[in-house]
Amino acid sequence: MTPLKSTSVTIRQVADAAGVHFSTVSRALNPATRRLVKPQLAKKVQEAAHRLGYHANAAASSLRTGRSKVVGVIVPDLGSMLFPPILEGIDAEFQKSGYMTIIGHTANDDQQQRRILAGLSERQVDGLIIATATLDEPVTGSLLNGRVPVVLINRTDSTGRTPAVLHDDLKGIHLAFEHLVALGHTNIAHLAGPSVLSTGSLRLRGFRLAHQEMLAGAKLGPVVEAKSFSVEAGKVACLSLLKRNKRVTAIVAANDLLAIGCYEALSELGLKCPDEISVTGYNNTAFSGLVRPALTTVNLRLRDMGIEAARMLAGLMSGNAGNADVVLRPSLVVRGSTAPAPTR
Amino acid sequence: MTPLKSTSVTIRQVADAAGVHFSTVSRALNPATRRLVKPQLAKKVQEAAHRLGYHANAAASSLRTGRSKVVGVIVPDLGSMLFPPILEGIDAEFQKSGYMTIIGHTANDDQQQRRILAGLSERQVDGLIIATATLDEPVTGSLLNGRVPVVLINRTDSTGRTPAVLHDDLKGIHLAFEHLVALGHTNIAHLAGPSVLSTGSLRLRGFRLAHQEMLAGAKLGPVVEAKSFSVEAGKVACLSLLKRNKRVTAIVAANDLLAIGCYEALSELGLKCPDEISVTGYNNTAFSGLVRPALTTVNLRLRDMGIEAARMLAGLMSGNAGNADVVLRPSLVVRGSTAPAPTR
DNA sequence: CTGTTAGCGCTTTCAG
DNA sequence: CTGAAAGCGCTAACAG
Repeated sequence: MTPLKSTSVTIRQVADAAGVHFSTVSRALNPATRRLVKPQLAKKVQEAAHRLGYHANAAASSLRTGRSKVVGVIVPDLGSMLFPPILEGIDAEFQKSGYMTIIGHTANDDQQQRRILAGLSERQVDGLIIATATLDEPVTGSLLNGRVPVVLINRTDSTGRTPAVLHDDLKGIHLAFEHLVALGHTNIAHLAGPSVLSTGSLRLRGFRLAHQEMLAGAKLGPVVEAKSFSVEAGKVACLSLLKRNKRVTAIVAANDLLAIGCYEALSELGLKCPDEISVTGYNNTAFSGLVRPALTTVNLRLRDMGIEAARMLAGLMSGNAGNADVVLRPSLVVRGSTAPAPTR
Repeated sequence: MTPLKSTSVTIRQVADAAGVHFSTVSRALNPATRRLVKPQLAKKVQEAAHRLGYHANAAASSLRTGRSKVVGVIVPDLGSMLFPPILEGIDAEFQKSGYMTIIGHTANDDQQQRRILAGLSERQVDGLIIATATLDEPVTGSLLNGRVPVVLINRTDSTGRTPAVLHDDLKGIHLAFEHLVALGHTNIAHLAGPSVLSTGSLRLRGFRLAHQEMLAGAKLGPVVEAKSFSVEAGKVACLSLLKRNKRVTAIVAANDLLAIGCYEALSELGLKCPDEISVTGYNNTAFSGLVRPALTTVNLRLRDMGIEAARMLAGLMSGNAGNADVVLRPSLVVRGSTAPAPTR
């Protein structure tokens, strides 16, 4: 009773053009059912479809099948330069299976995250990749009533119940620490990330373990926790760290932005990096080779993380169990921000 | 005949729970039609909906209304740090009207772009924001048969027929040039971007105009075109530029990545920036304050560009004409990469 | 103001 | 192998 848009060509028009019933067209056009139709006819239908410029109406097929061929991706923000490579990986992988992604930015705002989830839920996303997990709030439960498979990426929550694609943060910090120890540092501090994030908390643990293992005699180096993973918070934390710990010769920062914050703090205090104090970052984000001194940092396989998450989600969506995480191996990129410990 | 997912609650169940007809539920739940229903009943319906955890099935309503509440955004890549703020702006603005965005990365690949357009088209996007326009290939024509409104962002094509949100590139280059002239430079070169992009081509034109206007006596400074907007291409182009033009004391680069390429070239040639050669960038991307020397660059209102594009598209989707572009005003951010011309 | 009804375009069972 | 028919959940005439 309400013809809104007769603008686009439908399956029926293709059927007419090809002289077959429209359900034959449906079968011929869907790769999964094509084998049910005589090859000859199938070809004719495809030609007609092409000629008329037909392309499927996803809304209709979603409604019918209950699957949208869209997945949601939730990130805390895009500006940190951590997510672009991840998103490219996700997209690249999903393209193979015809999925597209809707990206939601939460800006670390819970309210916002709820709105985004609601929007994704209405749009019947077939799956969800979430990069905003926190330790204090388990992610699974409420989420879309468990209707939709979820994979966590980069961070995990405290339950560990939701399958995740992560890096081995203990290992990553170990690499950085080891590098500093090899350079002769014995007074190494940690500029930690927020402890409510698994990344922040694990890297701190990694620091403790590494210290214990490699600097067994010495007492644990000083640790200060930044309020957030940002340059500004890193600067503030680093200043307070150095004010109270004059003998520190190296700082292991929990991420690149915090490391840049260290640069700013050092320059404000008139300390030279790396001559007086070495700094390591984490993530190897795009700018880390461009800053001066170029940042020695832990490299993460960000794009691969996206690819793995997409694969894992694809698995879940097709019924896999999802009781294994993927843990990628980080590596160390040595650049100019680390140098031998100054002899005093 | 095929009950696939009775998992989610529908309008009918809400109707039963509230003791009304399902079409009343539809009206009560849709803000646009809510005024058609007695407030009391509307409330009851909303409560029932909430209680049952109802939320709309977008596929069904898309199918019915012909509108998906999804827009597509096409970007050349995410890694350049230019697009994250733009995307955030777009999302922030669209959130107000309940739209979500599907982002497609083309990686500057035409084939890929076509695939993305097809995917977006199937998904019945209500509009399109395109950041991949080139001068040599008009964007409008073929695009989704003109079924869907399009706005261009950051770059435009040669026809100028599609409404666009841009910055005044002539003005931006003028600012940079003016700054250099004020510092006493008279031998200013331009490291141009690809001439097939409107940004590359307009900034070159801006350079010529500024030169003509401010350095009327002197002959036009040397110009070299980089193969792409990338650090590597910038380095290559800058090396060739300086090899042939020993007297250059300042370089206006067409974007920040090219400027970083200049840094690398200069350091390879043993030239000091800014003491011997000043460099200006363009875009004020996130890293430009972090590199050393910190980059003097032209600041673009990237987030605002996203917001404006979203507004413009919203206008087009609701039937506006769209015969005006939005042109934002750039500004100059002076940092450490520019200094007075060396006296010889 | 509310109920009735038709149908958006597609997939999939069921018959032939 | 192909045609017929039903219906996914919703909106929007239309009739009361």
